[in-house]
Amino acid sequence: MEVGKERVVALVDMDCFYVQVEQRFNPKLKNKPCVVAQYKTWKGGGIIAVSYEARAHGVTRNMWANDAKKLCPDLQVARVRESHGKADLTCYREASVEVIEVMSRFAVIERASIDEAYMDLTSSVQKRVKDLQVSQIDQELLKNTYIQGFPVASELEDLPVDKEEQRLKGLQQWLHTLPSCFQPGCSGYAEVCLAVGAMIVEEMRAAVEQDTGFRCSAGISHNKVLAKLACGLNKPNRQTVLPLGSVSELFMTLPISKIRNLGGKLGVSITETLGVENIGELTRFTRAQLEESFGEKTGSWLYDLCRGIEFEPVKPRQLPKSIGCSKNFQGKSALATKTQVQHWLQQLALELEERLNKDKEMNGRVAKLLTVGVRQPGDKKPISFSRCFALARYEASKISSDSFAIIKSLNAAGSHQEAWSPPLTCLHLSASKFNESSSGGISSFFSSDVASTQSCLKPNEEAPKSETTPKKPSGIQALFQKAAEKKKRKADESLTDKEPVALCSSENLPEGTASVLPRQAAAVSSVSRSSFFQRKSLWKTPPSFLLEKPVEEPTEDKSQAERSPQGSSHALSGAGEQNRVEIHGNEDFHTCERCGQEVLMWEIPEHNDFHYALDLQNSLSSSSTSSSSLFSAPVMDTASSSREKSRPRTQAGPQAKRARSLDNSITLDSFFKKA
DNA sequence: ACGGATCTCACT
DNA sequence: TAGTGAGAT
Repeated sequence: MEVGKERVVALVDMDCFYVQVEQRFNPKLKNKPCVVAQYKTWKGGGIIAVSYEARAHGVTRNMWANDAKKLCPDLQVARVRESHGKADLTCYREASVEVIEVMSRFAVIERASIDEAYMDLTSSVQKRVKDLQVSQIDQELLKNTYIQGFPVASELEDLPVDKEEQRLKGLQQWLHTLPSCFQPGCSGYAEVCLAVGAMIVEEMRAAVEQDTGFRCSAGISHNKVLAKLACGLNKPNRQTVLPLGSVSELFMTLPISKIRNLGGKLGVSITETLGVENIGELTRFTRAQLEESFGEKTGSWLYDLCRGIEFEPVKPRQLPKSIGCSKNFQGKSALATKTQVQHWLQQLALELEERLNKDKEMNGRVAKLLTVGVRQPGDKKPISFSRCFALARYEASKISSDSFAIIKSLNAAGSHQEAWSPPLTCLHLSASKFNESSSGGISSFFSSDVASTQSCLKPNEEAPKSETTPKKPSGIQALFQKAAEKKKRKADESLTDKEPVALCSSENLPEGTASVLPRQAAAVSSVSRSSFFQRKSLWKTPPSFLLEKPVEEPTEDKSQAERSPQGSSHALSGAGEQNRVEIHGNEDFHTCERCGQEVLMWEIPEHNDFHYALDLQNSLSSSSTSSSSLFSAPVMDTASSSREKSRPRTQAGPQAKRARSLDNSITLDSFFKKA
């Protein structure tokens, strides 16, 4: 079996997403040169998204709206909403959720950013290929699909000038190269899989547009890097298949910086160190040479990558792992008094509180850590200083006062002065380290009466097999909201916590203070646990992928399969079917095609219910680590055991870690009262 | 005085 | 761990 062709991976990227959101909101903006800008007073505001019509005039991101107007006098400028005195991206996040919900009907997805998602289509494709006729791979089902590298240049005939004509010719040419029998392992099987993957993506993109009104582009290939690259080749509103066979020609002239993760310093250093410009030129070097220059992991990653091979798994995760907000204060507006600092911390905290509460309702989780960052003038880095503390409650005034306490020591003016110096040019608050919460989200969804209304739950309804996307009854929305409202009412019982728990060591605290008390965070979470168990009765099988285990194959040789720049895992990972390795030596397990987890046979129905509910509620995964999981059923064990194999296990379990860190905590409260 | 506001992940 | 740095959008 050829290497590097085991998976079918797609990347879907919304076209100028913020612009589309504004255009849907205000249809007069459709089909016009249009940008989204934030703020207005300084040069008309900074542009953060540009429609394709505007791009034709040379308008780009990071341009001032006033400057863009000079290039394109007809330019329509939509403004980012402002609340709490800062840009508020809420509506784009919400639109993103809509999109992700639709995409999740087709595959397990990894949210890569607000407007991008990866998906591993391997198992869906294999299933479809099983009883597939040649005739079922039809150009009519690939109407928006380009095949990179096709049509092949010919001396005899001229290429069509019309782009669509050329696309079609390339597609036809490629389809003719496909074999007529689809046996795994047969020559051309990998390409058949790509074709079927592209068909699925066509359907998915059509569904996204139908259900949300948003258009997107996509790349379909065998790994994330190639899928991402392919996606950019025919934008907007089109998709591109990148077969491995087309890689060498493409890479021959592709600048290194075009590859994901090589757009920065590493890319430059490759060019400088090896004197190469294009990614394909790296094939001239041995693995050992590359490892010598860039380290074992990165070197090895590059060696494979320049041949079109890469193994980073698509991680089943729809939710952000952190929720944060920040604001810059440039130049004269830099914060130079204590009052100003407190005021803006409060504004940021207010936004954060709102977003965290919403997150708790929707996703049934609570953040446990709050990080505060600041920047001072002259600093190159965007955040010149950051400290964190335990987040016990979602309460803006407390978040802001704790935040103030923890950055107080940066004020050279001293704590008695009203002045703050050096002034702050940026404030940043970010919440992370999520745990499942006992109320809200999934659990209360299921404890509510609507949940047991089985009539509208069709657990076994799978991703649409073909043609039109099955429109869910609109009642689902209502169902959703009803559940959400219930949650709201219940919400408060969850976090009745007590003291704040600082996670920083005492020397990090401002002006020698603070008593060190071991805190009850552990107790808090165990409370949540038991109450959760009391109400959650519907499932025996826990949603294992709440644990965020990457879809990885428990390979033998995992030790050398490590990581390289930006989380590119070199693990020989397979998705879907390849996960079906017997790691329990027990035939009672089945691999769920939605989440890749091992599920006990007799618990499959519940597991499917679970997926259905998750899709409904868009609360797929929570970012909690396995340590904090509420669940302890077999699937859970499977998850952790297979993960164990993929990592050199050394330290004590995360459980122990967390406990330890919380033990060393301090209360900011006591400190604050004095100060 | 402007690439703003958010993200994720690796390293130590 | 917590904190920093890099990379991306």
